[in-house]
Amino acid sequence: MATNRDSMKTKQCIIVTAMKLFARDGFDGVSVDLIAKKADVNKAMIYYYFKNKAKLYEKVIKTLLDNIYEQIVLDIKKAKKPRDELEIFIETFCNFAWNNPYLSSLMLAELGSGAKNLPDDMFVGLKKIFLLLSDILKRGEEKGCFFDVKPIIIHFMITGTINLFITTKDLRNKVVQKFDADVCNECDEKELSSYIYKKIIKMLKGEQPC
Amino acid sequence: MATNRDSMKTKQCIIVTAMKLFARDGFDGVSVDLIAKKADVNKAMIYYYFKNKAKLYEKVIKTLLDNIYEQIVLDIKKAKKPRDELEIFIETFCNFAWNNPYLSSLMLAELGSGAKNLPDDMFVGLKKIFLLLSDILKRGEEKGCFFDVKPIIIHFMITGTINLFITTKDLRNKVVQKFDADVCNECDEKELSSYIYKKIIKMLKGEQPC
DNA sequence: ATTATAATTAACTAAATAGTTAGTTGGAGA
DNA sequence: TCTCCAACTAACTATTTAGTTAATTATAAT
Repeated sequence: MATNRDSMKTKQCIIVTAMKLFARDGFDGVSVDLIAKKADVNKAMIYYYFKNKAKLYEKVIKTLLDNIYEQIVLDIKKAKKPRDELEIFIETFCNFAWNNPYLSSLMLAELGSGAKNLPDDMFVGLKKIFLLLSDILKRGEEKGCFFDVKPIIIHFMITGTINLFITTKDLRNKVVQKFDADVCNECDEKELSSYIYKKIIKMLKGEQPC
Repeated sequence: MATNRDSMKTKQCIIVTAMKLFARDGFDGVSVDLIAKKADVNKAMIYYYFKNKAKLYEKVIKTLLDNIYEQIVLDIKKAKKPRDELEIFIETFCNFAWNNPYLSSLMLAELGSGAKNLPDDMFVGLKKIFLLLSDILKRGEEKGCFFDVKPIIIHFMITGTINLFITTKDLRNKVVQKFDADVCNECDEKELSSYIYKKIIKMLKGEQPC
């Protein structure tokens, strides 16, 4: 029941509001006062539920990473061959990031700063997603259907490209208005993911099909 | 002559110090007091030379982007075919970013936040670098040696991957220590750029050689 | 109805912040 | 040697910041 005293609701509201603001302005660019104001919550509640600003930030990142990880794991079960797993990895990552654009900003901010805001044991979320892809690639290479794989570079090629494409939406609009460069402005998430998949497959093509 | 009163030296020192700090902690993560302290300069000098913090930040970004742009333009003259131009673009970008790691952090921070810290006419630097690559790709496609090119996506694949690889150096070290995942930890900039070049060429391969 | 406690609030602190100002200094040219 | 101005300084202001505290309210169980 949703009375005006609903701890789950309050907590969730803080997380969602903080996610939005952290994504837009970064950890240091947002004040706890602003988060409280936008979430329509007393500032002390943030300290009551999350202890401090850094812990709230961690919770925000962890929530996003856990969600996308679980979604990928769920979807990937449908696949049989490494090639299909790769397709689903790209599709699901792209789809999730497209519909949760805060993820891309936050991932780029974290990776760009060397994840210095994250405590030692928190990069587990990032690592788990990487290991998922790494495993697909490794099995594909063993089967001979992927060739000359450097997993971390392929990982950055896929996720970095998607993240950058999503975060630069407004920027690319500005470019296309002032100059008529082709910055793929009308591309939707389907087009983005299928293009990346097609290109990565071509790039990794080994001697065996799969 | 370098007396203790050398405006050029003071100015340059502020820029270099600010570059380092902004790259590490972002625009909002660094105080003007700290920049002044680390540069061993009176805080008022920063306002004297750069008017305010935002203008100093702009100057830092502009300096880096101008430098890398000029370096690429210079190196690319050696090339005759689009294929060689692409190789040099990747090599020079990678080499510059490797030796000026502040660039990667700052580029990711700016792109990740949609360049909101940059004034309207300042993303010209980013755009110029993109148009350089875009032009190479377009000419290659016209000649039939590149196939099915979406320039902005290829641009993010190349520069995004390089930037992420560079900024995650410490992070990848941490991963490799705790798990024995292959995160290309011993790779140097030559290996990185040649791998990316090789893969991008394979990915774009058209019917004609060039 | 009473109690216990989880949820909530307003008002506070101490430190840090961006930016200012009024005055000082060193040195190049007259 | 004097003058002038760019280069520099110390001390300041007003605001914002993360985080605290002590008191208050709603509600579920006894």
